[in-house]
Amino acid sequence: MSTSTTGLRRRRPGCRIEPCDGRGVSSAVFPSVARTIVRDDGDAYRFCSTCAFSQACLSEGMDKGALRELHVLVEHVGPIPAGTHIFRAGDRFDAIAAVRGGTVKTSRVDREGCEQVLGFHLPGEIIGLSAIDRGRYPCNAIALDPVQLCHFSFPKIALLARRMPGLQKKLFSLLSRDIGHAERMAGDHSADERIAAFLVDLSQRLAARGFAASRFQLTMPRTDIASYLRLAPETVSRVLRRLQDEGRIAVRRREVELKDAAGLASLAERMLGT
Amino acid sequence: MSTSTTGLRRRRPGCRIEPCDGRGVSSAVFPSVARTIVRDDGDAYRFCSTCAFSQACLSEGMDKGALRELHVLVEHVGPIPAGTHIFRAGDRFDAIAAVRGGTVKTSRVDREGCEQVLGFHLPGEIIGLSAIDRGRYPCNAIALDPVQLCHFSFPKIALLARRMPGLQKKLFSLLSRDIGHAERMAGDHSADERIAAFLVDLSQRLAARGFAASRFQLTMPRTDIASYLRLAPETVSRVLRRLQDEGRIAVRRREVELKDAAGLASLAERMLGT
DNA sequence: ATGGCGCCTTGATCCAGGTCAGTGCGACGA
DNA sequence: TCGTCGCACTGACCTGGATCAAGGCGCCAT
Repeated sequence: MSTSTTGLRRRRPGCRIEPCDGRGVSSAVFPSVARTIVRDDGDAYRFCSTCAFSQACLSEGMDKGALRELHVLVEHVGPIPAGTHIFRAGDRFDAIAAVRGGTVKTSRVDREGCEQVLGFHLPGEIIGLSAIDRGRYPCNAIALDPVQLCHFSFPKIALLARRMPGLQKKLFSLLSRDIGHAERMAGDHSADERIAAFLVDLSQRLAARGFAASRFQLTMPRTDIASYLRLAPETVSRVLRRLQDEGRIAVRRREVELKDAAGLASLAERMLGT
Repeated sequence: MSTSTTGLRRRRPGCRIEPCDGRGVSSAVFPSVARTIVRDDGDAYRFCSTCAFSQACLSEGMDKGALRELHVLVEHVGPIPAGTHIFRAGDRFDAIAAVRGGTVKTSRVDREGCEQVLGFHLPGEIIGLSAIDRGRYPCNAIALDPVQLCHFSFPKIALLARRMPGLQKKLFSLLSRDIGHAERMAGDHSADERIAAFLVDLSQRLAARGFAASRFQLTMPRTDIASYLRLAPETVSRVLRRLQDEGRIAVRRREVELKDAAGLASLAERMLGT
């Protein structure tokens, strides 16, 4: 065939979404695994232990005054109910935010209404950095469960970064890290590699924040995982099933247990790098 | 079937590469279109007109002294022959560089020797930003043709950025922009969309630097384009052929002419965004 | 308890693009 | 002028994962 009208069918028409109606609030808690990921040990006087910025500054031996200044410009927000937009594509960019509790999904919706999930952000991670360039958020950020945030005015934190080398370095690092993440997602990988990498990456990030690494709750529906990994939801189901049949994981609905972390890691290696 | 040994065949085994032998130097010049893209109007006393940094600083009304300081830390390098590694994955990160002339390809090579092209960098564009996070370059940078660079010591430019808000802002922006680029590459797009977007994007970037937008020379082989777009080289050939049959472009070897920029742009729109 | 509603899963089928196998063709050296 | 070498192109065929079409199965409201 190879007619001149080949291809160009809209990709993933199934991922069409309507304007968010705010539903989908989770209330049940799975026995033994908290449904909402919370790491909220900060308050008006102390940083959360996982805060990307406090680490940066403390490790650089910043003086107390500077640290206080950083802390002063933090604005605690939340809890934000599941399904709520934290920001929308096109909104004017004025602040970045650290997730303090819960999970935030960032996504882009193209003209045809097809949603592309860009990332899932756990406690301690930063959202909004990709908006710096254009001065507007290029994507939506949506709470997947009740979310708590620390807002940082970007002009203010950038100004403070001029006096705090550690903070400036941290900002550069965070931005640079996000480039690496997006480049890994852009790689050419099989469904198996993508799913294994997704599970291993989640597990490592949870572990880094002090959560259980081998048994956790997925806070997002299969459709979001599929969109994030550029797969069909059916493929996600099938691969998870196969990984389970192979004894590498146990999945039941949204609960996951990694049973062969080494095997998964070797599957994921091409994608995550060494 | 769906046996447990499904999938996981190495992807794109054809893209296996050997350690670069430095060959492939281009010498012939296509009539009417320069083969090597050069925009080298800077010297020891003036910035190149396309330099990302000089723009940032001038537009912010930086004082002459600060501008001179930035200029002082620039180190002009080159010409670097085609095929030469500018840096290698794993090298210690100490500097970023602005392309002054020629084209630089960045790529990752996985354990199996499969090369993944991450980007092509034209005059005025910056390479090395993704290395900030880990302190080592995560990818290779290779000259596709004779290349001239401006090196900037990263510690020094970061230090200077503390006193030059415009420079700091520019660095944040450049990093943020690269996130956006990588996210677009990671999207789920058809071969047609990818190729159209590649051509349109190249054309726009060339135009932004003062080169002809509708007729230009591809400085990279089809295999590199394919790897960059996550396609097989054969698919690149076929799609280019079809676009030509449809009257949207004219291609002959590495020379390209965009004949229906609007049509291409609409094909590319889902990928490049509005 | 029971019916409805989302999500998830499973099976059957399809197709865009990858893979394989040659065939041009321009550049360069002898 | 001819040979050779590497990239580019083309056709035939294959396959991973998408799509289509039903079911399950929690979870909630009545």
